[in-house]
Amino acid sequence: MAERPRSGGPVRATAAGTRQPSLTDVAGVAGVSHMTVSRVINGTGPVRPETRARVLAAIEELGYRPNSAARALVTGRTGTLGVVALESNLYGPASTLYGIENAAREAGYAITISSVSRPGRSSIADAVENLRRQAVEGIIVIAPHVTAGRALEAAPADFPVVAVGGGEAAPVPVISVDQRDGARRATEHLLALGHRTVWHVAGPEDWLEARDRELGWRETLERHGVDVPQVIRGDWSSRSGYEAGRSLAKEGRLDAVFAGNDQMALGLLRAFAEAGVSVPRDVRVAGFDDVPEAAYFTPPLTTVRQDFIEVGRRTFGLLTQRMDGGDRHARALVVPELIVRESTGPR
Amino acid sequence: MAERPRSGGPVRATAAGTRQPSLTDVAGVAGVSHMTVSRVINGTGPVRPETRARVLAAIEELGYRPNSAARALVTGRTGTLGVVALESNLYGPASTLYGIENAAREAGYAITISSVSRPGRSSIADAVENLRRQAVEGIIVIAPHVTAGRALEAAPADFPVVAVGGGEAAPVPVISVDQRDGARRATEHLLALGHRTVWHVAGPEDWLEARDRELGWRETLERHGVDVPQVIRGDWSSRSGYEAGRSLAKEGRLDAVFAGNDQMALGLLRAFAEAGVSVPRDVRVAGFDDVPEAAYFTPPLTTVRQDFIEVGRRTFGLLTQRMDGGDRHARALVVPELIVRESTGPR
DNA sequence: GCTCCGAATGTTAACGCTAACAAAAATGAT
DNA sequence: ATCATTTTTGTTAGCGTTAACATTCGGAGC
Repeated sequence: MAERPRSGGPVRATAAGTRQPSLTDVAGVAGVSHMTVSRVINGTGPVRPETRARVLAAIEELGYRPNSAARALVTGRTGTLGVVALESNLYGPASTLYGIENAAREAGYAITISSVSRPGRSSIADAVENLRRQAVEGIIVIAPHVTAGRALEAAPADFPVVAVGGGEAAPVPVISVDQRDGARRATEHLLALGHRTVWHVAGPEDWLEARDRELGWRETLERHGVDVPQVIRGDWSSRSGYEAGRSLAKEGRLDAVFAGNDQMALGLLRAFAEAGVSVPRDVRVAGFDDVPEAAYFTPPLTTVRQDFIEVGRRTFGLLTQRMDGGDRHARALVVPELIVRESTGPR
Repeated sequence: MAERPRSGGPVRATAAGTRQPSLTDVAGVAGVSHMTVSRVINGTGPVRPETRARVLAAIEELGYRPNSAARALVTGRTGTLGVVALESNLYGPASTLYGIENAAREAGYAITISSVSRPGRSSIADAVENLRRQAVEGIIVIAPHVTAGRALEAAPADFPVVAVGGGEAAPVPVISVDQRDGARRATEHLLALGHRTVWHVAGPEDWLEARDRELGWRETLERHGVDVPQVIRGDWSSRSGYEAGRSLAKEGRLDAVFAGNDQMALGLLRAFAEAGVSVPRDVRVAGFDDVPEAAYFTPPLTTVRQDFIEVGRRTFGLLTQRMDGGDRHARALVVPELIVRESTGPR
């Protein structure tokens, strides 16, 4: 075949106002048909090595970049997954997000996030709808919240959605850390130190994680036949832990305290320090999450570590399974680990 | 026009294997042309109210959802922005991400993130390329790192890229918090309390924020004509702050310490507590960031607060400006605020 | 030399949407 | 009523890609 003359020298790569080069442009420069270029790019079908080289040179010369919209239109695949995340800096959700992004990127998927400032049935449904409009191939809902779990009940059956920590009942695959088990470990650890009982500063009632941790704590106390004190309700913030600590100190109820997360544990430590109550001498404290700072609290905090990278990986795995037609009722449980530090140390 | 008979009752919305309904399907059900449906959806061109109602009903009935790929193909707009983020739980970058997502969503843009585990020239370039392949309309690089700043030098001139904290020299618009000013405020605050000098535990040398904070600290000391002690190098972690604190306590160099972030300040507090050094009596400590926990450290930490929501908003604003052909050399500076707490309180 | 076959390449037709223009219907002015 | 507008709707083409099928090319086998 006679090589066609190049149509007028190199085009300025992607200068403003110039349209991006297309397959056809590349084909023109390489002197082949656009299909051959497509084959070179996707590795579909056989191409003679010299032809391939010519095509690659043309791609390079023009700075060609495939048009993902056109590709998506014809293949029906966008290579994008959606994540509904709670807009918060809480250590857990943020870490989960990174874990997911990690796993997805390795598998060649892009991640689009749609964050939700206030968890709620409709806001989550909106976020899901929003993502579906962007033609994601599957959606992960980071749903630590009760309402999120409920929102998932309305999840479309014909579209792959999975949840992280989204409650037992949700009709979608769910990945969670075994919060109850973590709480059990912390509580048993405290009981084993000889305490009469263990107080609990719980997270907000409408968080599933808070419920499960409270449940694990309660069960453990009951199983050991000790008194179950009134739960103290916090909101995950250090402030709420601080207030809980103040009232505990004031009433002189000083056994052991299991806080629903590390931030609240920090507040407890602060309140006890102010009240002249020594940790671990007068009261022992444990938290949940193992934030990176926990080892440097005063005193260093005993806490329950969750492996969020693992959670992300499992989540992505379950989503791809579901996308391939897997079961809607799959479950994955990640087991947490107790990290013992000075806040529950010897007296 | 005679209304065409509906083509066989409601289609199962999006049952597996059934293709999604298209504009033409909706048009068939509503008895209009596909263009009329398009006009209803996009609000372009006039449509009689009754026609509109009929179309909306058909959309509802079929569960129609516009195909974003087809739309992007013809309009050349994807409605998506890319964010290159450092894969880390550091409070600042994570908060910035949420700030950006917020602003973008309000303006109707979706956000695709591409995270980078290790900042580096090539990894950032890869992430940018990765996002461009997904046809984002603009890219935000959260680039607190020196190498990130350098990677930006190679940013394409014909494509809108902006950076958050990306260094002065970058040939892209940059939004940053005035780190030098924040460091100056903290340092002056400490000097005003009568200290002979102020030590500084800096972040990693290859972080721009660490450099700027160090610079602000140094300048302030020099301006006040006091001795500039050897800077102590940390890595943002509480551990590194702890080690810095131990060596300071051991050498008995106890004036005031300005830590490059709150985590390191926490490590300092921990080390001082262990060494029996009282804060603020024996030494005063200030941090940077105002993480939510800072108010509950022992003692509560004086620190410099950055408004990340504002940073996100400004970043998005600068990106849209740039997308409309704005200047490559635009700059935006967000001013931080000193929060005084007990760690620099009266003795 | 001719046929046949696989390898390599080309041609055509969608994918679902919007832009641009064309036509029809409704409205108003005369 | 009649024509000029204006409003409303319809028709056609094309965005850049891949799927499906068609064609050409180079030998191998006879």
